[in-house]
Amino acid sequence: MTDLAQIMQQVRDEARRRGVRWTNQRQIIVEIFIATSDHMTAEELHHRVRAIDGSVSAATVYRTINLLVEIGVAHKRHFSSGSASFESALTKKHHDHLVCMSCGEITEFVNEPLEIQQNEIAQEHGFQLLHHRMELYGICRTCSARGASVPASAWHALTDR
Amino acid sequence: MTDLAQIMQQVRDEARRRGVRWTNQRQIIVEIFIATSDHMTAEELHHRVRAIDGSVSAATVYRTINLLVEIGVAHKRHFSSGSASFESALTKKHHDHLVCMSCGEITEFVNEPLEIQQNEIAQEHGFQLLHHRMELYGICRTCSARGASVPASAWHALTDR
DNA sequence: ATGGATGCAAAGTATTTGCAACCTG
DNA sequence: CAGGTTGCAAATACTTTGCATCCAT
Repeated sequence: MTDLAQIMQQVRDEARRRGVRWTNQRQIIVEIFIATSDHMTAEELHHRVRAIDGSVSAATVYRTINLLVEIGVAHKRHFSSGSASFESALTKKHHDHLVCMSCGEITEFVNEPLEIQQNEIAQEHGFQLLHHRMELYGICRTCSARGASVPASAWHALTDR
Repeated sequence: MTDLAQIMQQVRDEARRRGVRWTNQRQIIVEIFIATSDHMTAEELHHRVRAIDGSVSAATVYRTINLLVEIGVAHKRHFSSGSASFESALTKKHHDHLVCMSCGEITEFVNEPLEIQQNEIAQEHGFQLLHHRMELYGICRTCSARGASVPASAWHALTDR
């Protein structure tokens, strides 16, 4: 969990190295994005950015977040909803996700045996593994206790994407 | 790998049980869908259906495929491209995917230790596991041999969704 | 000053939906 | 014949793009 200012510096440097200009909009967008540890959609990010500078357009947020993904600072994911989720790649290390189909909460986890097993599978198939995605869907402890079940609507939404 | 006619019967029965009517369009769509072992997008399915009955609309294909997902006959997935992929849930059993980031080929695999490990992870988190998604991204044997690398464009596309 | 960046609106995708006509049960 | 289903077009949801203007370097 590196210091935020340091990460910002790192991002700016990488951007400059690519001849990408550092605008005010980008400063705000990246700052908010980096500072937020949660997953967030482009629309949510735009919303937060607007609270600081109401003139920033959604297009710029999309362009910037895509830039961040490109330079490896952000990860893009599709969970259940229609829109993509982004999360900082620098402030946290690799992890996978547990998604509660009742309350929608996303829990992160790291499991070494799983990682090892994945490498083995890739090897078996002569595959050079570069990246993976693992998402477990179910009912979290709290919701189970509540006796909650999966909302019919959520089942398809979550089974999908 | 059950007999196709038998599966069709099964689907029709389940549909009838839900008071869903069995139209000509549905017969064609479901038949093609069930008979195809590959992953396919709604658009691809529509295309194949049109070859048999040119009057079937995309809307009907979407409505029908969604119905199939609802009654558990189809699985919906998002790999890399913008559109969702569907595959029959009846003609094949559970498996995960290896996606080649160079040629785009999708290889299916089943790995028991992986399944077991997943259950353990869910248990550790008090999670009632209902479903999961696991996708391994990398370079397949053939592409490796060719000395192929990941097209810059594919990296983001595939890392994403 | 110069070429990348921005905001806006328009264009794109992928998918869903309202509606009148139509067909299944 | 009643109510689910269809095709069509229009509507949505999310994201990207063209363009004139603006601004970081």
